[in-house]
Parts: sequence; C-alpha cells; structure tokens
Amino acid sequence: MIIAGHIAGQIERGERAVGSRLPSELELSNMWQVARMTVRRAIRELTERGLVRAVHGKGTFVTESRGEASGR
Amino acid sequence: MIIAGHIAGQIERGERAVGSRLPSELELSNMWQVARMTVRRAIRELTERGLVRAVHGKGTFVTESRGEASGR
Amino acid sequence: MIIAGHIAGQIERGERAVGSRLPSELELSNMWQVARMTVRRAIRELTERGLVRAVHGKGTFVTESRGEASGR
Amino acid sequence: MIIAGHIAGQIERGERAVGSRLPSELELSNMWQVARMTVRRAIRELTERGLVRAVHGKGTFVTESRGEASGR
DNA sequence: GTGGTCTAGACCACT
DNA sequence: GTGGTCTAGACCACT
Repeated sequence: MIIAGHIAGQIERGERAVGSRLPSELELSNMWQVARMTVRRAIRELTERGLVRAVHGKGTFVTESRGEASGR
Repeated sequence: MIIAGHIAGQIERGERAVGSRLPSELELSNMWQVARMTVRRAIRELTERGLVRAVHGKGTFVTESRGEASGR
Repeated sequence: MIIAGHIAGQIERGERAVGSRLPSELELSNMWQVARMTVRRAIRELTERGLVRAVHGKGTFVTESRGEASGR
Repeated sequence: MIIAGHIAGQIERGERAVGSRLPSELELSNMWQVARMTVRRAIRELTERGLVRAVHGKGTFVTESRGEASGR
C-alpha cells in the first residue's frame, strides 16, 4: 500500500515523533482522496508492523520507529 | 457490555444487596478506566433489565436480583 | 426532544415516505447545528417509537407512519 | 456573592479577555472550596449581569466587560 | 455531589 | 460513507 509505505517512511525518518498522533481517518482520506476503508487498511498495515497503535475514541499514535519494540 | 455483565453478576449472586447504592458514575469510570458515557451505557443496560434504578441527584440503586419484580 | 418530534411530525404527515432514507447523522447534525450524539439520541427515540429503522452501513429508513406496523 | 464579585472584577479590569473561557464548574468549586451549586449561583449572577454566557457542553465564556452590549 | 444532557471529534464495523 | 462505539470533559437539574 502506497499510503502505508509513505507514513512508515515518515515514521522511520523521524518526521513523525514517537507518541505523536496521526491525522484522523477523515483527514487522511481527504488528504489522499481515498475512501475511509483504504485509509483503515493502511493503518492496519502499520499496526501489524508495530509502528502505530490505534486507541478507540482518541486517535492513532506512533509507537516507535524501525520496529524497536519487538525482540530488543 | 462487559461492565454491565460484571455488575449484573454481582447483583445476581447477592454481592450487591437490594436497595444498596452502586458506586457513582464517576467512581465507576475511574474503577474501569473508561469514559463516563461508557459507564452510563452499562447502567442503561442494567436499568432495561430491571436490575437497578437511577435516581437523579441521589444515585443508582439495586432494585432486585434475578427478576424478582415481575409476577411476585 | 425537539428534533425527534420534528422528524416524527414529517413522517406522520407523510412528508417523509415509507422506505425513504433520512439524511445521514452527519447531515442532520449540520442541519440542526448540534453534535452527532444529540442526533443519535433523537433517532433512537424515533426507533423506539417504531417510526424508523437504522441499518448499519446503509442509513436510517422510515418504516411506517402513524404506527401502522402493529395490529395489521 | 463573593465569587461572582471577584470574577466580575477580573472581567471589568480586563484580566479575563472577552471570548475567553472561565474555569469549569468543577475547577471553580475546587479553587474556592465550595459546592457546585454555589459556583452555579455565582455564574448565574454573572450571566444575568450580561458578563458571561454559558454554553451547554462547551463552557462559560466572557461576553464583554462593563455591560457594553446592552443599549450602546 | 449525584445523575442527565451535550459538545467535538476520534476509531470501529458494515455495506 | 453510513451507522456504532468511545473518549474527555463541559454545563444542567436535582436532592
């Protein structure tokens, strides 16, 4: 997914700080001009890679960069 | 709802006496670490099942256990 | 609730046809200048009165006018 | 009321800007160590004097200083 | 000081 | 792109 790769790159380059909130689903779907489901799939991809964590009612947050959490 | 089921179980097992007051919405939201509106949804569920009754300005009270109200 | 009463009136006067879709929650919240949760409370009222039915992912539809459903 | 007079003084001296939000009822009751009802009566006093406007779910806002709005 | 209503806005589940 | 749930926190009404 292009969107997931783009955001992953931002996180890995440190352009999105650990702990910071991603734009909301609605904002991302407007920014990329895609449907909500497409945004959600991208975020799910990032979640599975351990880069972000979605918190119901609050937002989606950067958890780390370059998979620091697992196996270290 | 997990919270509603938990409290319903306490009432049905007699751990919460008929006529006793539940913790306030604020206390429950702190105990369960959820927003107050989520607590209110759980209490609404219990109210509809006839287990508790909320009284404005006073609190929420256990009305019965195991559906004693109807047909007695 | 004023909003619920207003929409109920439209349905009862036949201004909203049976089977037609209500404006979405987002549209209604813009139209009435209230939060979406307030719109949802109004729709919940209408649902309990049997006037509309909300279908997840599709919309909220007028089911009848003047309580035609029961006793027919 | 001492609290109302204190806040009115702040507004009239410009220490609370027009459009700014007052501390919430809970914050004010903690600050002054009084019950919520006492705070509400003070705010009601300020509302009747036209200094603030309470907006449900949002907060209480300074509308003006020295009664500029009416009859000017 | 409790329950009741509302705001603004997030993610979730579904079609 | 809709309805469903949740967060955080405000004022309102009541006892």
